[in-house]
Amino acid sequence: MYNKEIDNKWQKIWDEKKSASFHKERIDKKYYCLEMFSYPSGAKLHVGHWYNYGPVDTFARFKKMQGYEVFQPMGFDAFGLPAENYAIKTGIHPYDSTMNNIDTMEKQLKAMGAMFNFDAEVVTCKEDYYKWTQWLFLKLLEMGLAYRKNANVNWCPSCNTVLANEQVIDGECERCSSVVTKKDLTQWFFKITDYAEELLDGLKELDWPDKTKKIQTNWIGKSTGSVATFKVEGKELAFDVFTTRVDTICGVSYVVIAPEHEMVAKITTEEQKSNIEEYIERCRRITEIDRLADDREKTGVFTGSYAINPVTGEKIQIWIADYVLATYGTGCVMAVPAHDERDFAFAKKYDLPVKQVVTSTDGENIDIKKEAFTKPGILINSGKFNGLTTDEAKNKITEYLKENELGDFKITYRLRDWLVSRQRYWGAPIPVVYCDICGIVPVPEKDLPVKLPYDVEFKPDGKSPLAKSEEFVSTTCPHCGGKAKRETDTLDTFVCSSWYQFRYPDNKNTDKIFDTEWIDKMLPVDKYVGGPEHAAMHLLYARFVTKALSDAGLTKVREPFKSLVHQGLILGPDGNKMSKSKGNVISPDVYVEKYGSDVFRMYLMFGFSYIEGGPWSEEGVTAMVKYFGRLERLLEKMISLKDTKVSEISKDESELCYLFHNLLKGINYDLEQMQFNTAIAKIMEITNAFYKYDQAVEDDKKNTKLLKETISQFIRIIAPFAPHFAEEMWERAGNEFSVFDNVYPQAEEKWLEKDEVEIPVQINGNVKFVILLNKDLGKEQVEKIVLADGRLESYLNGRAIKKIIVVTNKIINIVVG
RNA sequence: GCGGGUAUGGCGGAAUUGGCAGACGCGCCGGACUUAGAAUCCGGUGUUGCAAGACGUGAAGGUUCAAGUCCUUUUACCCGCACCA
Repeated sequence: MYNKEIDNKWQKIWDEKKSASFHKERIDKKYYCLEMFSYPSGAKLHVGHWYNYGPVDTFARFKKMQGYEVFQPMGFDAFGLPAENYAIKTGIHPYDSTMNNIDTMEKQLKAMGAMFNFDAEVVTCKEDYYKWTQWLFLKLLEMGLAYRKNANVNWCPSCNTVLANEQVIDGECERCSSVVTKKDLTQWFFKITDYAEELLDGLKELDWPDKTKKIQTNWIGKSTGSVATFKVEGKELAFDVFTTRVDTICGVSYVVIAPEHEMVAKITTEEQKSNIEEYIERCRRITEIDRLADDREKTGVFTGSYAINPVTGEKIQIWIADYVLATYGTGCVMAVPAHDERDFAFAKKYDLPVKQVVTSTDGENIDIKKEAFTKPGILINSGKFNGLTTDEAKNKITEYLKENELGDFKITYRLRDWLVSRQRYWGAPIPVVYCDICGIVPVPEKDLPVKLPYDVEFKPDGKSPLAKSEEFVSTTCPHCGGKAKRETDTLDTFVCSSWYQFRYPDNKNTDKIFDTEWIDKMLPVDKYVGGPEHAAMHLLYARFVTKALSDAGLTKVREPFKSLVHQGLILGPDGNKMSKSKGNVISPDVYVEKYGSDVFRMYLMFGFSYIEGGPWSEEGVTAMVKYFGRLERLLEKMISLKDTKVSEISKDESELCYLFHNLLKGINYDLEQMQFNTAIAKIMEITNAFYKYDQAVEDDKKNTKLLKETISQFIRIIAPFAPHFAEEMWERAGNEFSVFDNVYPQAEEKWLEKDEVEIPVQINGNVKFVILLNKDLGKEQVEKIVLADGRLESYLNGRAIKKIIVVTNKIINIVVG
């Protein structure tokens, strides 16, 4: 009887025989199968980890049996806020709690029996890893891809700390639910925007879910348009606006610049000064919550200055308003109320002019007093551009602006540079020092890692915890040898996880971040599997870092993850997301202990569509326990059978062969697609067919040749799904260790297709009966046979046949009147 | 608001290209074995109807010999982005 004991037995043997290790000499057959590494914030592996790792291990074992040299590493994304928050709450040091959790989780991962290569393990909070994370930072700094600037960041006034964007949930702090405000701080950024076009373009060639590509596409947010230069009347000043609708430029009735824009002070007139200053102050105070409110009315203030329309020469008012974002485009927009809804609302409120310059191509009634007309159309009231279509006008007007040095074509991206500074303790220190004489000085490679000190007061009070460690802060300048101070911020944990795929295959390298020649053979990752929540951040960052490393000459790889799959989410039995507060959390350990790891992973694979997930079902688990019993009884029987020699295969047996090989073909296909549920359904069908055949054998006292012969194949088919169980059965059947050193069975051509096929016969689209035909018969012959069939008459009821549709080997449809 | 996804028996879920809807499993019903039960093995099970049949993939239309699958409209839920000029 399969149980936990069998798990233990084989896990020990696999460990001793180093079954999961990678053989470098077989590099030409390498298959890099990667699951997103674990975040050891909770103390234990949860069902979600299992659902990611169990089925993917089945996939990896399948690949191994296909002859690939599989590299399936595992590690821990160990830095990060949750450990620090836990420390703040309990007083247990993040290092201690993290190492503790890793210890527990490693044990659990081993109890899973997955083919993880633990020799290749990486733990991002260990010095031998974050040394290279810091090295990566310095490399980017050297390349000009890391820079420091003042930024307006999220601030939680209650926790007294900066928050990452992802920690701001609907305008509130994820920890204390206080309303988040903004604060100006000098921060380190990575210049991901340099790669915007390539990040967008590279998506095309990737075997990724469309949805994920779409999310990245939206995140990058490419927008094609024009810039136009507006001069400020009476001043030697000018500013650019970005627009995707330059065809409406003759309808500009005012321009708006962002309140934070540096030009605001220069153009504000004396009379307007107090209004403007008051408005800017109000904008600064505004909370994230208010900013996000959908129904928020637009506000703004007139600066007192005027701009000149570069096409019409008209004089128009310059306003500031916070509906214009300083961080997108040029931070200035031209407002065309007649053709833009936001501008329309603003113009209505402040009684600004509305001038229509585009009309519909198909005579639509447009009432420009009631609402904006935002569709493309034909230009009117636009002087020499009248009569052009929107598309034509975009080109003509931009060219006109270009000739007059007042504008150009322009592509803008929504993607912002990646803010990597965190005022946090539990992360990799940013390896730079500040010297009064030399300025920002990178820590030399020989001095890496900049160690994260253990004894630090990490309770949040608005300052970086590291700033409170005098021992850490004060240092000497590597350049001039004088007194200097260390950077006290740490790196965003997404930096740690952006390059780990490169470190796994060369995790013990002490000289280099990784060996270029070797890495170029191991990468890219052939199959990457993890949750869809990483669709934008992690996956985009990892792609960016890969491109940067490539440009640094460290690898030829430009896309780290060739093929990507997101597993679904396992919900609680009540259909809700599992959470402690709902009391619907399922602990894998209990089930693994009771039924064995294979039962548990088989349940996870069979009960859901892999990419969908779904609610946990207790009955589903017991059903799988039952199936294992049924399977084991069958296999024991098959193993115990005596081979009786019979020369010919009977009809029953050939039927079984057709079924078996067709199912086998399907299993191979399903596994390749990670459709574990249907693959297991087919294994169950094989099981059922063998039971039935065995029964027939008992009844007729026929030979049992087929069952005896098939046993080796059958165990191999099951092996990736239930590795411990299969290994045990393989041994019991008298085979040598290990079943995984054997090839995965393939369907034999000769058993896939029969000479005769059962074809359904429809009348007006409804199936009436099934007819047995020789394969590939011509249409005329099929028609003849069908018309001669005695059963047809009774279904026709005297109706006349109008037409007969014959789809060879598929279906026959008789249309009657 | 914009973008994307999902919807199929009592339940989880199948259906690769428009071609027998409901594979496989749970549950339920029945049979065998048993003194009995448990376990096991076998059979049945979309709805409706005695039956022939009719109906049936969130809803309403449409295209087609044929639609879960394609088109139009629409509802509910989920996810992403959110004043992006």
